[in-house]
Amino acid sequence: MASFTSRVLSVVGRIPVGRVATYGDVAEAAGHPRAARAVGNIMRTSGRPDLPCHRVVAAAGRLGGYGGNLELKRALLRAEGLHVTGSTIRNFRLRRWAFRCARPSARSGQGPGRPGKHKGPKLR
DNA sequence: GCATTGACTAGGG
DNA sequence: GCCCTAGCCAATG
Repeated sequence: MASFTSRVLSVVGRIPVGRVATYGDVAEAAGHPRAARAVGNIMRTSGRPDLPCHRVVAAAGRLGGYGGNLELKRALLRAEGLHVTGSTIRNFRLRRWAFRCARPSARSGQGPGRPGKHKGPKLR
């Protein structure tokens, strides 16, 4: 069983080109839907340029952060075909990628155009 | 092992 | 629609 860190890095590395995932989604895929914050820490500490960490964005389609090269992240997202205005992704809803849908065991239903389903009740 | 940090999230104003 | 506050989690010092 890989550690939480290894899982997070693995999930991020599986994000296809032209798709983006939220920290919460990655955290959930790693087994801790509430560890979105920890995910960000792992990315920062790991600092893996080989991973598409720029495809990991905050909730509501916000860019979140990217070390000190936030503009670089924005440029990369734009190059992927995303419409980024300021610090918000316009077509984020259409480009959001669901890790669970990428699993071979997971059945279809991955509508990249309708993430209306809330998978995390996120009780506070 | 404890305290702090940080690329977060949801809710309210 | 954006900004601020409170809360949660794992990693790091």
